[in-house]
Amino acid sequence: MVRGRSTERRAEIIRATLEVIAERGYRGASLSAVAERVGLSQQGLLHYFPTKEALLVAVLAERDQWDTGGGTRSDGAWRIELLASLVEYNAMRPGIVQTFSALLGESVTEGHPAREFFTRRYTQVRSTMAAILRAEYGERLPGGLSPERAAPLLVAVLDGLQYQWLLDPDSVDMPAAFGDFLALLQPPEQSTAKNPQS
Amino acid sequence: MVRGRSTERRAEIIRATLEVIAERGYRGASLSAVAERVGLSQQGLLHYFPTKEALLVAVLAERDQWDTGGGTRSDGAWRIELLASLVEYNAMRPGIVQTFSALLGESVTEGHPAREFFTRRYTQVRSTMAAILRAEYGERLPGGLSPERAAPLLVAVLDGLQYQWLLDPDSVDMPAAFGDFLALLQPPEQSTAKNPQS
DNA sequence: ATTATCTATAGATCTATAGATAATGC
DNA sequence: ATTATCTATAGATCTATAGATAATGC
Repeated sequence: MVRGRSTERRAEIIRATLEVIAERGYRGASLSAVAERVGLSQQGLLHYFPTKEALLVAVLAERDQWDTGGGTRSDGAWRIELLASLVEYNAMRPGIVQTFSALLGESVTEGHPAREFFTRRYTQVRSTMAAILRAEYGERLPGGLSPERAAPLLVAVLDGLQYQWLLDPDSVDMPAAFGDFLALLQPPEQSTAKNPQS
Repeated sequence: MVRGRSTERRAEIIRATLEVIAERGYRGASLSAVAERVGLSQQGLLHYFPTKEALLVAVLAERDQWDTGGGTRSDGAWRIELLASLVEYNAMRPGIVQTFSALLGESVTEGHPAREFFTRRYTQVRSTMAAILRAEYGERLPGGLSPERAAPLLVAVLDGLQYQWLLDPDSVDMPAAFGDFLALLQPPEQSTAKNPQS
C-alpha cells in the first residue's frame, strides 16, 4: 500500500485539524487556521477537503480506526487491564483528549455534525464495555449490578475524569482515579477480618 | 427587594442566553440571536451587557447561585439522597443540562472565558462531595477508598452520564444509572449467604 | 440626569466558488 | 488529463463603537 504524496498531505491536514479543534473546538476552528498550520492557503486546503464538514468527518473516521485498532479489538478479547493502560496512555497525550472532549461537548448542541457519530459510538462503546465487564467479573457485580448496568457508569467515569483532568491536571490523577473505580467493581474481599488466622 | 424593570430585563436576557448557548455553545452563540429572542436589537442588548463575555459571566454567576441554593448548602448538610433527587430534577430539564454540558466541553479549549470558572468549581465540588460521602459512609468506602478518592469518581459519573443522556435519552436512564453508582458505594452486605440463620 | 432603545457603521472574520497556472502521470 | 496550488472575490456573519432619540425619575 503506497502512501502517495496526496495521502501524506491529507494526513498532515488531519493532524493539523486535530490541533486546531483542540484549541478552539470545531465551530471555532477556521479553515485558514488549519491551512496556515500545514503551510497552505485556505483555498489550497479546500482542494483536499472540499468543505469544513468533510474535514471533521475525516477526523472522526480516523478516531474510529484507532479505536478499532486496525483489528486489535476485532477478536473481542479486550481486557479491563487494557482499558487501564489506555487511560494511562491518554494521560500522556492531552492534545488528543482535549480534541475529543471539546467535540463531545459541542456535539450535544443543535445540528452539530458530530452528534450522530457520538450517539452511535456511545451505544457501541457501552455494549463493548458490558462485554469486557462480563468477561472479567461474570454476571453479577458489586451492588448487584449486571454488566449492562455497570457499562454506562464505566463510560461516564472515563469521560468525566477527562474533563476534570484537562481542567486541572495537577489536582486530578486520571489513571489513579480510574484504578479507584475499578476497585469499586472488584468483588468484596471474603471478610478476612473475621478470619481468626491473624 | 424590588425587582426593577431593568433587573427583569436582565433576567430575561440571561434566560435567552442560556437557551442560545444550549443550541450553539458559547462561541457559536451570537449577540443577535440572543437579542432577537428577547425582542431587542443587538445594540439594545449591549446596553445591558456591554460585551459578549459579560453575558457569559452573568450566566455563570447565576449557576453559582443555584448551586449554593441561596444558602441551602451553606449549612453543609447535603445528603447523598439530595444528590439523587438533583439528578432526577436535571433529567426533567434537558435545556439547562445541555447549556452547561456544552460550556464544560468548550471550556477545555484554549483561552475560553469559562475555563477558570470550571476549574475552581470542580475543585470546590470535589471537596463538597468528599464531605457528603464522609457523612454518609464514614472514612472507608468499598474498594478501600477514602471519601477524597471517591469524590472525583462521583463527579465524573454525574458529568459523564449527562453526555450519554443528552445524546441518547431513550437509551440512558440517567437517574437510574446514578442510583446504580450509589449502589456501588454501599457497603457490601454482611455476607448473609454464610449465615446459618437461613 | 439617567435609562432604554435605535440606526449606522467600522473592521474583522468566515466559508465557499470561480478561474488561472504550473507540474505530474499516462 | 489530472493534481496541486494560487489569487480574487462574493456573500454572510460577528462584535463593538458612535451618536441620536425618547421616556422616566429626581
